[in-house]
Amino acid sequence: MKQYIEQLLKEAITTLRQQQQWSITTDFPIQVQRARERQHGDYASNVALMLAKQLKQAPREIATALIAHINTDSKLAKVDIAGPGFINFYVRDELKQTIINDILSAQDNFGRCDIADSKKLHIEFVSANPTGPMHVGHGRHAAYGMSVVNLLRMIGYQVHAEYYINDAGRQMDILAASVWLRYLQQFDATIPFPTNAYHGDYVIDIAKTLVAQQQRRFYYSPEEIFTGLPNDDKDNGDTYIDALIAQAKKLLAKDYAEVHQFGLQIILDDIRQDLEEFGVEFDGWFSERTLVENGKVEQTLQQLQAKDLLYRQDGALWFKSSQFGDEKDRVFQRENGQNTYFASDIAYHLDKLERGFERVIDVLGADHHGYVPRVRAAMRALGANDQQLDTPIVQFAVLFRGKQKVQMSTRSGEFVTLRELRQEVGNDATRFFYVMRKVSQHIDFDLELAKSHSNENPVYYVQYAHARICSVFKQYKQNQNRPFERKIDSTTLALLTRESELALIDHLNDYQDTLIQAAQRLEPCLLSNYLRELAAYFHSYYNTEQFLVDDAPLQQARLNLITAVKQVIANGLSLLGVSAPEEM
RNA sequence: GCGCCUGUAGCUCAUCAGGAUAGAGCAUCGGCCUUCUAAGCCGAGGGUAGCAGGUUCGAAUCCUGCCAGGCGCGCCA
Repeated sequence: MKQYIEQLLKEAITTLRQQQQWSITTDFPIQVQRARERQHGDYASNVALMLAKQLKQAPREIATALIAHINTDSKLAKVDIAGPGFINFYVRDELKQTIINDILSAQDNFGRCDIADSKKLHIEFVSANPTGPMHVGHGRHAAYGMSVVNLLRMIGYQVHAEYYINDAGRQMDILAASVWLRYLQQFDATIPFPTNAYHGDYVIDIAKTLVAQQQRRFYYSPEEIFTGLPNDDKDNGDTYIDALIAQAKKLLAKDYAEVHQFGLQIILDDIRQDLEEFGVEFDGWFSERTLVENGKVEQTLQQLQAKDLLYRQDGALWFKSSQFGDEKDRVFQRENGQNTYFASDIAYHLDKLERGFERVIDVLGADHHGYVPRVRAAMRALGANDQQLDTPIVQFAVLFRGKQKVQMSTRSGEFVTLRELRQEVGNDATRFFYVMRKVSQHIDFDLELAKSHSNENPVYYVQYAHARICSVFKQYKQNQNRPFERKIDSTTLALLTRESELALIDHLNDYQDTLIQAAQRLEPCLLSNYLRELAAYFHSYYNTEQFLVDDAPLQQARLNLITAVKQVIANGLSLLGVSAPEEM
C-alpha cells in the first residue's frame, strides 16, 4: 500500500512537471509514512513540504496541485491536506479488511516477499572461540543473528549462515595446554595450573574424559615438563604460558595435535548442541585451519605481495591497510613466521566473495568494532567492493545479580553460561529478550529480576494473546456443531467496524512493511515491538468485545479476524525463534 | 589522547531513515472477573529528550562543542 501511494505521488509529480514546468530534480525521494493519528488518515506524505523550497511555493498550494492530479481509484476513500501541508490518504475499509483473507490463505508464508530478488547473502555470526562454553554474551549474537537470518529469508534473500571456527590461533594452544595440565593433575595433584590458562571446570571434565580414554598415554613427569621453565607465572603470565605451550608441543610431539583436537571437538560439539537447543542453526561451520592448510592464506599473501601492499619492518610483514582507510598498517605475518588472525580473516572474506555471495554480513561484538576498517581495507586492496559488506555491531549484554555486575571472562572461568541462562529464564523469554532492543543498545540484564518476575517479560504478553485466541476456539468447538469457515466474503468482513477492530486490521496491514524494514535495517527489534503492539491491540479488543456472539455472521467475521491475528503472532514469533503456545 | 556506541518519565526502553499533541512496561494511585484465560483491560499522576549552540517551515532524530557511561586503540583473537 505504501509503495502504491508512493507511485501515485510520483505520477502526479511527473504530470505536473510536464504541464507546469515544475523544475525539480528527477530522483526526488518521496516519503510516505503511516499516519500516527487515526484522524490523519492511514498514510501521510510530506512531499509538499519537501518541495516547497525548490518550487518557492507555499506547501499547501503544492499539496492542492498534487491532489488534483492524483488518480483516486477504488482503493482510496479520500485524499486531503492537513496542517502545514501534509497530504493524508484514507484507504477504504473494504480494502483493508481483505488483509484477513490474505493472511488466512497465505498462512505460514504470510509476509513473505522477494524484494531481495533471491540474491545470495552470506552472514557470519557468533563465531565464538571454541575455548569454552557459550556464555550470555554469545547468546545475544546467536539470538540476533538467527532472527536476522529469518528476516532476510522472508524478504527473499538466499541466506547462508556460517560459524567461523577460530581453531588455528594461540587461544586454542592455551586451551590445549590447559587440557593437558588438568589431565596431568589427575595423576599428580601438585602440578601447578597457570593464571593465564583456562580455569573453567569444563576443562577438568574434558581432562577426565581424556584420562578415561587414553590413560597415561600423554603423561610426563613434572621434572620433564617444568625443567627450564620459569618458576612461576606471577610476573609474566603470557611468557610463562607460551613457554608451557612450547614444552607441550616438544614433549607430546605428534600427540599434541591429538590433545588439541580432543579439547576443540568436545567444546565445539557442546556449542553446536547448545545453539541447536536455542533454535540457532548454521548452514556451515567454517574452519580457520582449513584456510591455512589449503593454501588460501598463502595465496592471499601472494596477491597482496603482487600488488606491492606488503612490506617488512621489525622482522614482521605488514599490510599497508592505511592506504585503504585504516588508521594504521597491520601485521600480516609475525616476526616468528606465523600468520596473524587478520591474515586468515582476509583469506576468509575473499573466500566468501569467491563463493558467489553478493552481500556479506559480519555480525561483530562491540569489542571488535575497531576491526572493521582493516577488513574493509583488505577487501578494497584486493579489488573487492566493500559496499557489499555490512558489519552490524552488537553492543554488550551486561549481567547483573541485583545491583552487582557479574564479571565475565572465559579465561578465569567466571561466567554465566548461555545454557544456565536458558534453563533459568527459558528459551522463549531469552530469545525475545535479546532482540527486544536495538543492537546498538547496551542491555542490562538483571538475573534476579528475570528469575523472580519472569512473568513480567513482554514475551508472555505476546504469547498470552496467542493462547487466548486458541482458547476462544476451544470454547467455540465445545458449543458449536458446525465447523469454522476460515474464508469469508466481503459482506461479512464489512461487519468489522468497531474502533478496536479497525485498529487491529490496520496493524495487520503493517506486518509486511515491518518485516521489510526490520530485514533491511537488520533490526529484529522492529518485529518484536510490532508484536507487542499487535498483542496490545488484541488484548484491548478482547476486553471490549465478545467474539462468541449470537449474531452468526458477526461471530464469523470476528473469529476470522482473530484467526488472522493468531497467524501473524505465530509467524512473527517463529521468526524470532519463540514458540506460540496454545495455552498458558 | 584518538575512534566507535549510548544518554528520552523514579527504573527499563519505544518514537517506524527530520514531521502533526514524545509513547509503552515496571513502580505509585483509582476502577474492571455470575459472559471467550485478570500472565489481561480502562483511567490518573509523572518530561527543559545530558548541557549549550547551529541547520531547517519543522529537531529526541542532522551538525559542532562540552559533560557522563560502555567498548576499543597488540607481532591477542
